[in-house]
Amino acid sequence: MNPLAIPEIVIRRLPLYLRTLKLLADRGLTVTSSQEIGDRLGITATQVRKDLSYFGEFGKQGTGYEIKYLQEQLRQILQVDRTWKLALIGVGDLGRALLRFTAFEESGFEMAAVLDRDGAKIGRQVGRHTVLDVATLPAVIRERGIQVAVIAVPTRDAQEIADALVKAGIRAILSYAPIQLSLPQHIQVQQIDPILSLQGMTYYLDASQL
Amino acid sequence: MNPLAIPEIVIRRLPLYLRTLKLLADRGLTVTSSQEIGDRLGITATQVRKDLSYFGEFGKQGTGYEIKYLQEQLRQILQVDRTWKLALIGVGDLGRALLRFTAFEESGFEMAAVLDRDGAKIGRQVGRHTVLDVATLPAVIRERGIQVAVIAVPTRDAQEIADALVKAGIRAILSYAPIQLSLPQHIQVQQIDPILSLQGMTYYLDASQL
DNA sequence: TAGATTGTTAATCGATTAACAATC
DNA sequence: TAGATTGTTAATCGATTAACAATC
Repeated sequence: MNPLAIPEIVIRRLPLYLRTLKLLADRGLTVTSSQEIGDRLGITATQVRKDLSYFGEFGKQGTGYEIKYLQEQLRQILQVDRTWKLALIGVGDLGRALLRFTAFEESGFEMAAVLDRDGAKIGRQVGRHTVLDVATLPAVIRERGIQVAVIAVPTRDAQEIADALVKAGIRAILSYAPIQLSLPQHIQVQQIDPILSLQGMTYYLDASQL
Repeated sequence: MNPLAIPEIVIRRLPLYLRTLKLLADRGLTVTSSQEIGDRLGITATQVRKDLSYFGEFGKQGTGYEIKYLQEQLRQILQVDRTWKLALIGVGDLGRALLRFTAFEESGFEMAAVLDRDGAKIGRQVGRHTVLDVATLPAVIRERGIQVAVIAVPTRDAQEIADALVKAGIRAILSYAPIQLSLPQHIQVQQIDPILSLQGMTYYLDASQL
């Protein structure tokens, strides 16, 4: 099957399956079912099976799925069965918090460069990283083989940094700036904006219960 | 129209419209069109108009939308035309980064309490906040009229904190813990997990270009 | 008036799910 | 064998979009 034919919404659920499988594995389970995965994610068992069926047959009738095997398969599909190198742009509070966030390394995302534009920060040590000058971005990305960038700069600088990243050959950007970045179609962009999340919840809150 | 009948996917787009309108307003524009909004978000103009039509008629034929007016209307619909009080649980690096993140206050989300369970942190001043004991959660939430909680504690404590929040009457939770929280149906939950975002992007990256 | 753009309908498209044969 | 659960088909459901009358 042509991979381009797989709906994006299916791709977005695969990481959720992986996360659920990790939880089950951490609890010592070795086998699970589409029912159990679905229950934990609030979706139907049929949907879990249908999603997986785009990529192959991973289960056994009557038994379910061997957790370790399904994890391996999903990691291969998502291409997270290898290490990806990240560059972090911006070493403010958020940047520092991200540097201490161990989940990146645990999931195969290696922080391979840390950059800032502030002269007072450049050259400083932050954890095991030396802060590099953002002006050297293209060389750093090339020399260190970086594939994914994490933007943690002030909002006003985010678009400029994003443009520079694309120019330097980056094709996937995770941005913490609360603005809509305008970038070429072929660039993968994910934005993390807690305001959007909050605004999506308040709609459903009962104002009378304030 | 029964508000319950409005698709959730529509509700999730309204904050994006608000964010786009803010961008346009910041650039000094006073009027826009469904075309312009859609272009900036990568969706069709028809979808923008259809989404808005669930709630009323906000534009003028031939002219488009008065930006300020549409912002007001969307804020009312999303119930962000008022101030919501947040409690932040967890004052690690991430918590501190969130405390300096001005976008919350700018969008009407007031950080009204900051709590931690670490005795070394309780009583300390962080910015303009005194760190409170998480054991006093129910009283703090009641006394300060807090409606939404932000979880920024270590992963292993997240579920326990979430349970305590629900018990204390919180009905909306924004969690930065990279796990699936298991909570009652009626609780609004949004999770921010950069690993999910990254794993969704690597699928689309061309491995040959590493 | 001519041009532009809205709001809405109906058609289309795509995602979800019910049902079930296959089989462990 | 009986029970459980997969993988898949076809039906259903719901979201998107093309088209266009209305009108500024």
